[in-house]
Amino acid sequence: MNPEFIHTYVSVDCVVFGFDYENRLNILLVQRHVENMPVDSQKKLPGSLIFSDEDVDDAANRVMYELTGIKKMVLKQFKCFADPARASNQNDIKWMGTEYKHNIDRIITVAYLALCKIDHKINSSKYDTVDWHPIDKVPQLPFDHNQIINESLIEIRKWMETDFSIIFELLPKKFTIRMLYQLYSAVSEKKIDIKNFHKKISSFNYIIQMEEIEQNVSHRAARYYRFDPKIYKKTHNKLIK
Amino acid sequence: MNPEFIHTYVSVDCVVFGFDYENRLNILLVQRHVENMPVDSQKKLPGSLIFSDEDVDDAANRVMYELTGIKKMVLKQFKCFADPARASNQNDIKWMGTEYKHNIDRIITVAYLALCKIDHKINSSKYDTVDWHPIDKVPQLPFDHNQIINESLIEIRKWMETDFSIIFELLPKKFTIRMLYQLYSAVSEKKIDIKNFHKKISSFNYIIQMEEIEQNVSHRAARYYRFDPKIYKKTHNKLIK
DNA sequence: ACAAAAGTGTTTTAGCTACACCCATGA
DNA sequence: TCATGGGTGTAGCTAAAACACTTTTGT
Repeated sequence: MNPEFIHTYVSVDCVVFGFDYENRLNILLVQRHVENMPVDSQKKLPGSLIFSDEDVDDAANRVMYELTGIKKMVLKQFKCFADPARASNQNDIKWMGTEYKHNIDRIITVAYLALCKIDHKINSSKYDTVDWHPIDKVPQLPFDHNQIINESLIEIRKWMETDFSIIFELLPKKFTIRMLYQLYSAVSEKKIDIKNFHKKISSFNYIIQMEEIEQNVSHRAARYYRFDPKIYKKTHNKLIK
Repeated sequence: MNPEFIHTYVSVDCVVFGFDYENRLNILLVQRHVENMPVDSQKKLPGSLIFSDEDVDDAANRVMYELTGIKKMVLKQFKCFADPARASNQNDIKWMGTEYKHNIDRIITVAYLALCKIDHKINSSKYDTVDWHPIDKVPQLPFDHNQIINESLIEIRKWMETDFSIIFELLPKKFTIRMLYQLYSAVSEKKIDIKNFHKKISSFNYIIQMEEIEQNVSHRAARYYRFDPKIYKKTHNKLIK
């Protein structure tokens, strides 16, 4: 055996996006337990080592199921993080020791994007604390998790540009065009005129007008729409460039 | 230690693209040596296990240097392949044994795209045989290398769409607009009218007209152009969608 | 003269932008 | 009646598509 080659553990980490009622992107963080550390600083991205007979995609799906109780989530691998120093912090090494019962010196991780409707019930079998955090209020996290989140933002933007339909994974089943607009603006950071956005969106055949309209708003009530994935797939528009 | 977690080797594999004089995309394959196997079936993607103190990007750069002698190549990580069965073929296990002097049962790999001018001199310090293969004539390869190549094609297309300038990595310093058109067509598989393509390309300020024109062609000689990366960066056009 | 491709110009089409206008609702 | 946002219509601009036309060179 050649000792200079890496022989390591591999994990997956998931950046789970949600869109809250104040029009902010949020991500899911979980609590980790390390002795003698203030609770505040112990948030992390949900993740896990992968099993010896497991593919990374399967591991990511398992992490999402253990995290939320949801079986089929929209997931996308986006980058492998393998800086040799990414797991060299003493607290991180200590935590890996208690979590995985082993002395681990190096670990590489494969990062995934995941999308979740923020009103979906989170039913975690693994974590006692799972919380949404607005993207601009994410605390300092262990390992390179802050860097992973930063890069995930660029990635979700690209993803939406290549496949507009993923945006509906973050919205409720029925939504107003204003909600869609706010979400689009939060992700793409492009400024589009909302009137033109409205016109464009409502011209798409896969955006279905519903009977229902908003209640108790102090202005003209907006109509609800829904997304029809079948019609979208048939004509898979490139969309809103 | 929990034996159910993966503890594995990690490699990088590079899909190196070139564009030949018959307007075909090519990729670089190397020869591997396995006892009792016909030479023909022993091509593979260039790659290597990563070292214990090495990041994956560094490993990919090292592989490219050992492969070509070129220090700075345009490289892009695109996917981690980790199917538990990807290294279960007996020949592959045997080869890993002789190459890395170790019994390896599982290995995950991080795949990279690389771009190379096909007329660049290949000066490999590691491989005795390094050859270009037209993309539609790639033989059956070990591991999941054929699958990696298939996915790399989708990836290079996306890459060109998000950053048009990478196309010039595959062309000589001076090129005709026809050459650029042929390459663009080979990658994107979109059909654009060459006249309009010509007009559009020559309108870009980062495409610089040269004095020189083609010699000895049996029709009107085309002008040579060159790409100016500085001007491109200043105005980084989104480009040809 | 002809073939073949370079290179330019012109017309049409489609999509985006800006903005005006009317509608519905609560306060 | 006013403020706020929903929703529609239209005119103008610009980029892209279609295609005709001229130029250059070798045979």
